[in-house]
Amino acid sequence: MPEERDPSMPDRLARTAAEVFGWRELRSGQLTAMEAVMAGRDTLAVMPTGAGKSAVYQVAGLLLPGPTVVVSPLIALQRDQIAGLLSHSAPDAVAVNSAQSAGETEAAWEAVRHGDAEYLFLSPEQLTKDEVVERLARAAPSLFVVDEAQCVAAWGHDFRPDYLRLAQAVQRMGRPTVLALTATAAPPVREEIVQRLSMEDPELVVAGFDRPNITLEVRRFLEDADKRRAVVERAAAEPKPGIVYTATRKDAEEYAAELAELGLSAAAYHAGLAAGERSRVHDAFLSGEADVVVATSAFGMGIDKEDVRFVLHASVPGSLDAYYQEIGRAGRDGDPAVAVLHYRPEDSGLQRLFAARAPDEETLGEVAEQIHGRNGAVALDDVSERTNLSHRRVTAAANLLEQAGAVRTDDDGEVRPVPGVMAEDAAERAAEAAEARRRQDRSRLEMVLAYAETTGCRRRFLLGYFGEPYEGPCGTCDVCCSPASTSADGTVAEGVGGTADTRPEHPAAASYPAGTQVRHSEWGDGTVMSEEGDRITVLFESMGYRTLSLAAIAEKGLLTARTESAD
DNA sequence: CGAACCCGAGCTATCTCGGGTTCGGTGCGATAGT
Repeated sequence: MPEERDPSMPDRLARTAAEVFGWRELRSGQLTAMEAVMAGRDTLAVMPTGAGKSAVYQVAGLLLPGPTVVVSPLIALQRDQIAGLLSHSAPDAVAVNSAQSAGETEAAWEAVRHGDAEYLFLSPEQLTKDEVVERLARAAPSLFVVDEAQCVAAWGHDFRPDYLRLAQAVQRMGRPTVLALTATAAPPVREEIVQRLSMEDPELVVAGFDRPNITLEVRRFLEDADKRRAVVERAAAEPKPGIVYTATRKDAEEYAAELAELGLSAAAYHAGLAAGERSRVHDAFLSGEADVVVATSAFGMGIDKEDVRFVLHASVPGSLDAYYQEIGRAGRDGDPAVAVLHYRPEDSGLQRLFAARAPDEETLGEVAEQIHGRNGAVALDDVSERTNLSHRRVTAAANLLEQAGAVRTDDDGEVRPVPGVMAEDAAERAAEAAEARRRQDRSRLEMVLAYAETTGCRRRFLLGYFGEPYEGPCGTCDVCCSPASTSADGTVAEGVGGTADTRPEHPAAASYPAGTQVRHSEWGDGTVMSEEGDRITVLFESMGYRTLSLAAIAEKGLLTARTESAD
């Protein structure tokens, strides 16, 4: 339903921001998102950390009538947010999670019920409990916020499948306005967030992605030993503080030990450490006591530190989404910082393995049988009990079955078979959906390798991946700065200069600028993400990212341009 | 997918190689035992 925008709204928002939170100015992205939310419009805001994403729901939530529900992935993050709110004269903020006592939780619900608490923080897992959803429905929230919304796409499929069931919970609590917030999301991730949260005609607010003060560099290695030495030397040489990301816990420990041996204040961080040790390292990094933290992907969310001078990757990450998120922790103060990816093709094997994780057909079959073998609806926890499969595996399987159109969730949160679909067909279709997901994950990994091997400006490549056209050269990546790209001495083996100078004439190239909607004879519809030399990279809806040679396209007539449909 | 580890074979080993096996990342919440 179309809504009228209140012309006095910007003033009201600005006044509240100033009076309650002490913010003298709102940025345009913040204001746009707030206004949309105030007008009852679902909103996806993609804004870099530090741009004040939280302010969007803090201010708007205050002016809207009911309480504001915030889904946050980490209990530690919930605590940080609550502490931040308490430091202002804003109304109370409370949390519901497993880390607090039953008494505290009960007090939190009471505060919500009496209107004493404006903000309620919880994890997506909480929303699988009927009691929680029912209490929320009674509280009639006006705004449902998904913070760190990239988790929906990154974690929802296997690791934390309850992230894919938020839409049902929203529906059951009376369908408040949905606001999704993230710092990093490429166009397909945005699309998935919107779809998975069942956001209706969402307002999309995207702030600029470029972080020009971060120098981009990739170093390529054949031997593992050479790569390890380079990582250690670099971490030792760069100004501190910094973060080194590794692919495994063992590597994190080993690198940290090596750096400590060199006399640096270095510590390892990963999910295998005791909670006390984790928070000790976390605090030491924030306080400046630790120079270098060597970590797995566990380290990052909630690290609010301005002066990080380098982020090194000792191995390739699984996607550029993850990579940009991780290097984005450098240089938030605007001063120069570096991001160096240490790349060895073999290292991608581990990420390829992670990308293959999905419920197997046996699990899918078992869960499908349980759901389809019942006349009515069944709760997922019952399925879990009957099959002896974990909550997580059952939920992941149910999500795939639902995605395949074989199962649906009804108003009380239970799942039931879609009439006319046999259990066997359901499992098969779900397995196909899982396979499509696998292809997509692998294609995302391919994009990381393409970034590592690009002969063009790295910033242009990265920003292109996030749907932001950038002409370049940036002058602050290793490609733009390498001697080969600036001096034509004739000895360039594979440099940019060579590619640019000898690029054959491809009249077709002009017809595929980034953003062009195309159709492939075999792979269906897609969007051109970037063009580089004699190749273009296309994001296909069914296949993920694919790089095509312009020569082959022209020769075989593989692609046709299509005009974007009405919506 | 690739690295690390174990184990047995091998012109007898305090060594070397190949084959087989195992392991690898993110957090919530509930539970068992103090």
